Amino acid sequence: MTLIGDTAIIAPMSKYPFREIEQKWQAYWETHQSFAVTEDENIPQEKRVYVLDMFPYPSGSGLHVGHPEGYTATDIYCRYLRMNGYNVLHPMGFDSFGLPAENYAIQTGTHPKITTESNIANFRRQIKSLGFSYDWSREVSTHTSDYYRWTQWIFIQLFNKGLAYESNTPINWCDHCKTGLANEEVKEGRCERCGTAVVRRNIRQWVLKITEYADRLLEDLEALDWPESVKAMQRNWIGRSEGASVLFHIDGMDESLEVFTTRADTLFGATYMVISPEHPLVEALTTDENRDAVVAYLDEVAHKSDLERTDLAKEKTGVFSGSWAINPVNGERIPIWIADYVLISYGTGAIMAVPAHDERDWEFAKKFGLPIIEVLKSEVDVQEEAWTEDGVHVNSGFLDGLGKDDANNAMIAWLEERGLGKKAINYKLRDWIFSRQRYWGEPIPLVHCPTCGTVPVPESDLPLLLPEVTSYEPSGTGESPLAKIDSWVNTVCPVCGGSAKRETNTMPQWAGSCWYYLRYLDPHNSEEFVSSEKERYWMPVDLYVGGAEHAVLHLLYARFWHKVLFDLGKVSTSEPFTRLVNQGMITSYAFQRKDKSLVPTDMVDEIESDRFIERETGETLERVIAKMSKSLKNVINPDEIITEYGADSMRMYEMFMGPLQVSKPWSTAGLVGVYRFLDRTWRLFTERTVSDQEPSAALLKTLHKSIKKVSEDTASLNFNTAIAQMMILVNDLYKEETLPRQVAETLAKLLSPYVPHLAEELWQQLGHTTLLSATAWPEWDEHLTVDDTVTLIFQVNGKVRSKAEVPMGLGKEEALSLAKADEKIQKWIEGKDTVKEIVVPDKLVNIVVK
RNA sequence: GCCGGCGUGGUGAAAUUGGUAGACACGUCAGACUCAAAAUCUGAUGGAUGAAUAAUCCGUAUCGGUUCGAUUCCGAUCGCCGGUACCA
Repeated sequence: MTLIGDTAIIAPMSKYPFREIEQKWQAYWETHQSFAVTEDENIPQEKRVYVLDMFPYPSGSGLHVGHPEGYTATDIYCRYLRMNGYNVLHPMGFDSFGLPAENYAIQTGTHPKITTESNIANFRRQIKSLGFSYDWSREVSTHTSDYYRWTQWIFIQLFNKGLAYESNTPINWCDHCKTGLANEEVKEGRCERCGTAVVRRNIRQWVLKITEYADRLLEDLEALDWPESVKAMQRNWIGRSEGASVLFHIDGMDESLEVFTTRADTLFGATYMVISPEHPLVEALTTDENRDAVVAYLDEVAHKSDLERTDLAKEKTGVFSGSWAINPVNGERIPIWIADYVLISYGTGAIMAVPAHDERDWEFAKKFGLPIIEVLKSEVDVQEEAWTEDGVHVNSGFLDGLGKDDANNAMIAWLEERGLGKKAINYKLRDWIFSRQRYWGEPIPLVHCPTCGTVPVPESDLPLLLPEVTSYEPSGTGESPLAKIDSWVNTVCPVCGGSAKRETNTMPQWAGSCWYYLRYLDPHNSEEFVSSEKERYWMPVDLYVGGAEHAVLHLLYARFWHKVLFDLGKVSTSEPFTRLVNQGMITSYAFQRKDKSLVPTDMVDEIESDRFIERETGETLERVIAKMSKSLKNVINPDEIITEYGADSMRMYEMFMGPLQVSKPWSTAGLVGVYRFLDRTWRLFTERTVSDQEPSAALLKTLHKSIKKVSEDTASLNFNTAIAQMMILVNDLYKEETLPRQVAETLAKLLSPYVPHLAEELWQQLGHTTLLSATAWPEWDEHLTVDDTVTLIFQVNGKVRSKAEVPMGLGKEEALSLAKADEKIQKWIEGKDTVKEIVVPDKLVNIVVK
């Protein structure tokens, strides 16, 4: 049969009744609440484990194959831990506020709650169909009032601590989503969600002071067992840089400009200054004769999107303000320019320009004819190009002859003595724009009172329910749909009782996911967001598995909230997630024409093995790896896989594909291989006689090696190699006449974290009445994992020339003489001088000759 | 540009205090079973030369280094993936 693009489903000739088996055990686990967990105080601290999956956003398209990858990994790990006597907390829930449901509501008028809850039901069904051992009694959904009541409560704690403030500075606005965005939600100048170029817009926003935690968010990364890439991304995002702030007096005015620089040592080369168009001193610094030009420039800049402003990096623009500053180090008058290559949001929004040693300043100076002074000994002519490498200081007065670090320290000391500057630390991280002008989110529980100012809704009045609206359409004016409901907006001030108005903005989707891992600990508590006993019992999360796309957003926000809660004494650890693992993306095959364009999979024929053509044109196509996408028709639907091959095959295949952490392409042919293995295993148990005989010595060795390998690899999340070992064991068993009970039972145990339905069924068929998943994990006998003989390698000059089967632990002398006695070796060393003889016991003998 | 990661058969991949490269699986080929096919079972399968299960050579992106010995350590280069960027 032709496998079209490798994604066609071939119904297997089934002997193995996975449908019945899987339905049977899922029903059993459900009725018996087999995986519900309690805070048993008799279990010692080190045997309590919290294993967490990133909960999904319940989209309308259902689960994709990426979800079960991480979920299967944690499920295997949890089942393994339980069988090893651990008390395991393993919950699941839904991140259920968010824009897609709301956009759907705008199109169809269906309440987002209805869509969301039906999507959740579908997700829950799909997740359950994979047989994961979640404690479903702890399920949470962030859109329910029982849950968001506490999201609102945490917001009030932040507000009371002075960590939430209103701001009117320009923010990123997505015209398509009709809402403001956090900096973290802007990717390359575009809205992360819909790809629309963001524009700057002045909108009243609620902002959280995450910058107050910048240092701790940075430092505490050190101790975390997280992927280096995620830590690096967070470090970059926080963007701490050490330097100096320097004051420049403005000539003829009682004002000064403060700049941040990491290279105070180049101050002698500062030949002009630049302030951002949004800088507060723009107005004051603009002289009358320059006013028209400045106004025109500000207007030009205001009409550029952020994308244009950064994309047009090549061509610098700017205008002279008419004012001059005094370079503090040499008293020179230097012009102050206004240019949009200086960002208001970084540092002080003003810079000292050192064109000789900075690309951007150099370009600007060249364009506007500003002087360029070399202050670092350069290997190029700084009039021709900027020298950005290091060099000894020149033209720099008291710094001449010094290197970078010495000069920098000397300059900062010099400035500090005169009160003109000081050491300073600056962050790229900006405060978190927290309000959204949309409907489907948590209402921000604040009231604006003309007399008392902004006051929080009393905690006893929480939850502040999301009201019903007649239209979900965002106004686009920076007001959320809530603003249109007078009866909801108009309220009384909880402090003075006078008439007041509610805050109408809602929270971003990230709010609910900032603390969901805490709610799982105590999901039905109506008095507290989590009881401190339960929090102390489980926290911190021992293993957190999810996609790398949350490296900065969710993981930074959650760490921030957690630290605030820690400072308030509400949680006992300063970090929420001890260990983080990112599962790799599951990609798919795609077919590429010579011009690199891609052809949808359903337009491709495989004419012979690994030769693909485009049906319409007959053009030969190259098979490449691409992300799954609807347009390429290469999306794999988990429901179909489960129907055709079963959940156990799906689980095991996803783990067998390769290491958890790397991305790998889906191959239905590979899935069939795993299915065959399970079918073979099934037939092994059902078609052979289970005997009470002792297994043969050889089989016993394979068995104990398998216990060891599967145990170690499961504990270290190397599931692919653990599965390979189980395949070796089953292959060996096929060579035996009967199935020794001892081996059969152990095999079922080894299989059980991976293919829990099949394993449970095999266990029952072996005559057991207790649950396999509650049985103790097998132990191995180290002696039985070691072979009696080893293959000793004989090398001449490092090349393998012969080998021999020898007893384990053979002495060096014997090994050497065996090698020398070997016919092939003799041929290679004959007539040559032996220079050196190396013997590695049980490994090799290497004879070096000349 | 900068930061992080990766590069091994026809394919997914194994192998790390430096010691048999390619476990396991897919695919392919051959055999058994079958009227036949599918399914299943057994065996072979990195490349080249070769009748060969003989032998030799080549082979872990490329080039170089350290070493008796390098997929593994070091240096340079190329390519791919992810992140990020007028960040002063």
